[in-house]
Amino acid sequence: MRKRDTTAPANPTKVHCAVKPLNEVFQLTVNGRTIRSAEATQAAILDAATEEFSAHGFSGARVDSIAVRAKTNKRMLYHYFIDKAGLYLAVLERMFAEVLVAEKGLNLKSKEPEDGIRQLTLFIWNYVLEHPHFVRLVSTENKLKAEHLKKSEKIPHIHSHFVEELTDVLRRGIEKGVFRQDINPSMIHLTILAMSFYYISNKHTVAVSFGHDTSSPEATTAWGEHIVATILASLK
Amino acid sequence: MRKRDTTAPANPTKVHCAVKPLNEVFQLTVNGRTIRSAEATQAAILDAATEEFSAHGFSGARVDSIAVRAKTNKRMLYHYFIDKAGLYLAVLERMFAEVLVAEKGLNLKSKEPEDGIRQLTLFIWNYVLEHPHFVRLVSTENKLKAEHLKKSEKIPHIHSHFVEELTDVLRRGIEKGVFRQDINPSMIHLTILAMSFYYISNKHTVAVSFGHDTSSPEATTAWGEHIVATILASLK
Amino acid sequence: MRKRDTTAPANPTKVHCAVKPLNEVFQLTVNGRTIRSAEATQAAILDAATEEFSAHGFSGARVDSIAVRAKTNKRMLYHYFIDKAGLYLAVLERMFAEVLVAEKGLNLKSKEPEDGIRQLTLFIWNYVLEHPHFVRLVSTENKLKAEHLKKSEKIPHIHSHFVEELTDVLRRGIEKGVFRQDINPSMIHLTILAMSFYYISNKHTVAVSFGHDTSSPEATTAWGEHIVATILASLK
Amino acid sequence: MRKRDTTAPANPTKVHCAVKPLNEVFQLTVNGRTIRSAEATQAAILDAATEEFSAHGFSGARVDSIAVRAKTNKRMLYHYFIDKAGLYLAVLERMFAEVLVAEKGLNLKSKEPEDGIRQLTLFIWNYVLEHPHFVRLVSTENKLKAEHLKKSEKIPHIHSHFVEELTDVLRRGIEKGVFRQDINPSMIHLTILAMSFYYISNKHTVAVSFGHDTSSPEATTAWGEHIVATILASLK
DNA sequence: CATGAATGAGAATTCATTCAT
DNA sequence: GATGAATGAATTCTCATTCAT
Repeated sequence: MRKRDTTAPANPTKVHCAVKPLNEVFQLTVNGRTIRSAEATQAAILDAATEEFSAHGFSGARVDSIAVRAKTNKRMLYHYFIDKAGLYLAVLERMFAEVLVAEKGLNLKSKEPEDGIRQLTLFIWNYVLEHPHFVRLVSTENKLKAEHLKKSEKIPHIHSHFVEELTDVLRRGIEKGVFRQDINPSMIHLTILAMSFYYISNKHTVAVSFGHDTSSPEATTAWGEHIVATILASLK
Repeated sequence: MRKRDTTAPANPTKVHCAVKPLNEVFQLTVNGRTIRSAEATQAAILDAATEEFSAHGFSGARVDSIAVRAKTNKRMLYHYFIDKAGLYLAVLERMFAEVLVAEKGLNLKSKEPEDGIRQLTLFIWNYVLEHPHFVRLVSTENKLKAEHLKKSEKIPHIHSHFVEELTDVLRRGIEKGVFRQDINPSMIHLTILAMSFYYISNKHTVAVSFGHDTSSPEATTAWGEHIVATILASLK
Repeated sequence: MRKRDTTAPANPTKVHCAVKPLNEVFQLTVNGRTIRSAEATQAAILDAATEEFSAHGFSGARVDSIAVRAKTNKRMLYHYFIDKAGLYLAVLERMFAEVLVAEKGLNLKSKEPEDGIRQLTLFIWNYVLEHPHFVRLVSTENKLKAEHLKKSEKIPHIHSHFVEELTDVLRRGIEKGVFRQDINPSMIHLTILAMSFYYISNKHTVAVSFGHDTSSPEATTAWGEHIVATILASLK
Repeated sequence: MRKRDTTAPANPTKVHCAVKPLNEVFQLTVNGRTIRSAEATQAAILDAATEEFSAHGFSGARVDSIAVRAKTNKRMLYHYFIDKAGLYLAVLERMFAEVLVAEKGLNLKSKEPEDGIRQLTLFIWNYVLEHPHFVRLVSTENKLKAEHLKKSEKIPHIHSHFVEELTDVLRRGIEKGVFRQDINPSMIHLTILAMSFYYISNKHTVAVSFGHDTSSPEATTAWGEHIVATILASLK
């Protein structure tokens, strides 16, 4: 159970790395030393850590595995991120920062209310669909009672912008008379998130009850339209 | 760093379960001595394991911790469940079996369509609300790609009964003319699950975006009503 | 490595014995209790222990496994033999006692010297061939520095009878003038044992260097004749 | 009962090996500090493991004990050799490699046939006498049905060279008319091995039947001469 | 006599982390 | 900055043995 791979190498002295590390292939070397910027190394580590934490959770993630994936030395993880928890937090922080950046691509000011809701909903759904790591890491973080998140000083109020945008669109829809009056924007937001996240985070059990592949473009498009329809119906 | 938060619960036998833990039911004592009982021990282990796996996930769960919580010897876990994975699977199987039992308490045959939908929805929401272990373990299992679930021969198609009930109610509503015609029951079911599960499984991050306590009776009742209203609106 | 079999049972409550124990099938029962003589139980345990110790050595042998093989309860082993070491010693003692019994079937008094040597040699070879447990247990005991043997009060000078017989036959051969005069009977005895035991105890590595199956009747008969020829040649 | 005799040797680095332990060769110290060296550590581990497996067999050997003897950390065993079985195999492989190296010191081409047989026989006897680990490990491996050996890709046909040499000497003896014609070289080889191995591997039970110390130089020399005499007599 | 349940003391294996160059 | 070697503290799992009926 604890063992991940048990293939004994023929030559025990070469346990560490059978194939030449990719960074030796692609990176420049001077006097036999690899030239690599600190940023590149850190980014590689974060990418690898995102994969690993997302796939196995915090406890299940292996520091060794991250180092191998990042094609760097394990010592570097500690150099840059102090310990496993520090690395995990860095992954979270980068991820939420990316959400904020993505949000800026969304401008609903000039949209009609119903179209605005549609765009906002599909934006979230598509983001979730394209960033399964995000979904899984948020799920992981919830299992840890969001204690890492709470410790972070960097991670801002991630959804505030969304809620503001949503509140604005809803207000305009109410004024226009196309939405009912007693709408709670937070609940609408949460509904969109729930329908989006659950489909991704529980896709394996969903597949069982759904009975067919839930990852196909047809299925995901249909689910996106279903979310939009459900949200719009609930606003009438 | 490797040491996990080991805040042992004050009363490890108090399992947050709708049904009374089996060990309290079966465990007999005479003159202060515990009567040995395989059933009682197994149930105690399963209760403890449910707690532990639910709280920490598969990798994060500690076999030692489970033994302590179950007030038994670590050796017994292996005696009855072979290994950590076997114990985990047994926990899942018992949990899904309990769902099936609970389902039987739901009879919608004689209900008006709209009321039937309401009852079905609230049933799921309340079950999820009262069985957070269930939510967390399903979440854990999804992270493990549901591979344990797939290996199990026992775990049946857990939601099939729900979907059948739902399908029947929807059909009657369509015939009566109160629901629209092109309804996909699976999607409705999934929507209910998504809204119910997400609120529980992601409650820590939800709390951040929601800005207030999401566990209060007021909050949970409101969310239940919101799910019902959303579902009903989407059926019109 | 430490795991012998890891097939998780479908129903953990029935781990202990899936198939009905043979003693329940063959043994008489009265009022649901198995009637079994103490001797029968002890013999069954000794048989099982002989198998197990012979196959896996002292450390490698499993008390559980012996109980299962003996189709009895593990507690019985301790009842009759105190502990694992006691059981092991009992196995050794019975085995050496059997050798003594077998020896009595050999009467060389009336044989011509050369024929006597032949018979004696083939007797040892055949005994070894038909009692591989004996070979393996002697080998096991040597690995343990024969410390159990030395502790035993029962185990007599096991080969003395053989050596006496051998000495007598050799003396007659020398007197008759068919054997050389400076023969050391112990060395001859040892040579017979060496050639017999090694072929059996090291049969797996022998097979590699020999390049063909060493267990076939042809191969074992040929080896027996080879031992005889070698011994006789060395006596001339 | 489970506690094994843990009489640690006074000087664990003193391996009873013809060649000086590699760690004594490679291990360097500066200012009392040990220079880290993967080679040295691996060699030290292999030396210690050879001792331990040889003394206690596979199951009886203790990984902890090996680490202590090797004056290294238990973790390193797993780092270099993956698991206990891997370490055991590495021990076997190194041991057989050493046999091959030793073989090269034997040149019988220019020897008279009878002298060649004598030298070959004494070579094997002396090697076995000086490498009791080898004998015990081969014995251990046979108890494990040589399954580790079979898995190894490295371990070559260890005796092939011997058999070739032997075949050549025998051929020359036959041509010269000093040996009989119908000789099976493999059987002669096996006879030498049997007489050599058995004396060492079963020395404790041999001592009982022999009645005196079998390890004294006189006794071992006499046995060597006995093997030579027996083999030569069988060739006439 | 017989037996299922229970257990403490290991034993193998794994992990995050630090050392020393 | 970069890296292979090393490590101590768990963590899972096993085993001989005893309890209590």
